[in-house]
Amino acid sequence: MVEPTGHVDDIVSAVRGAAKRVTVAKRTVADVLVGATGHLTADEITQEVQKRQPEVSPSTVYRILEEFEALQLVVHAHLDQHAAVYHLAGAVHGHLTCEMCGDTIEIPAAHFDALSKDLQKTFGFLLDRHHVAVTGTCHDCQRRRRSAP
Amino acid sequence: MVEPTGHVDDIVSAVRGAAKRVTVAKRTVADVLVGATGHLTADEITQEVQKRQPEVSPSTVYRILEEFEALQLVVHAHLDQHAAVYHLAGAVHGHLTCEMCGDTIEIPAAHFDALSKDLQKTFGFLLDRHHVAVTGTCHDCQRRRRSAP
DNA sequence: TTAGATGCAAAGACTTTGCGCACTT
DNA sequence: AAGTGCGCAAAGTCTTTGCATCTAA
Repeated sequence: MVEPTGHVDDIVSAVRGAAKRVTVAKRTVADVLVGATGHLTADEITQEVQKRQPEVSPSTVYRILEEFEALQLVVHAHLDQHAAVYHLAGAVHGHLTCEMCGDTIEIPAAHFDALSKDLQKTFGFLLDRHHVAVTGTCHDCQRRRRSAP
Repeated sequence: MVEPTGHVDDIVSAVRGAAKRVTVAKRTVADVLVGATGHLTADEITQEVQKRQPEVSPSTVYRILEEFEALQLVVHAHLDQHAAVYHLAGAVHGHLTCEMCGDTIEIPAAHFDALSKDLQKTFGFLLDRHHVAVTGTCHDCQRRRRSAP
């Protein structure tokens, strides 16, 4: 099952448009991001990239992710874990991480509309809806906690 | 201007209640946290502690913060920066970090009530209101961006 | 051709851990 | 007296950087 390359082409165009060079490493990182269902840590991206292009080094992956972020192609968030996670901009928006099982679910930005409006009104703060990442307890773990205290 | 020690005593009690030992280092960390107006990084806490007790080492501060967290006396959050920040549990709740100037403002938990209810209803997710930390652009930087693009 | 991109290795920032001595209880 | 907690130093993670080489344009 091959991923559609349309999004990869978009990324390539954006890179070219920014007068940056299009390299194999960049193409591969783009491909991994497009193929990913959710968010990935830099390390996960590196491993996936190296399955296809073993010579690509972790530092290159970091540099590419940094470039993609500057071009607003990619967004990253600090979940409650140590490592940051990355995903394509516009793909998904909010992260809910469970403190008990560590699982993260992703939710549409719409859920932050009211909060966003409130923060703007009350504090003049413009919420970056790509970055919202909150922690708590997921449904399953709430049940688990009740049954086994 | 000396800080009231009531909260410090509370912390000391909790430590004792957990059959842990009350040490000078713990007392000093507690004092720093009580005296702090907002959140502090582990490094800031260490520096403040060392002003009063120069022999206390950073690793001890980390160990104490870990213990205080386990006792639910302290809460930490990962802002958009690298280092985690700590503050007393129950003191403050939400963090809004500006991506442009790096400043963080703290807001009452009440602002997350609606979001909290929505997440519970829609995803069965119980928001941990101590951990909410979002990023965006603060009021001043929004104005600055408009005037100097 | 030539400036930007890469690989490698080393450094950096933040945090954790191992060990023997000190201090709380 | 007994054993937790501490300081020190070293190790561990995740990320960034320096430099010589390679390569896309």
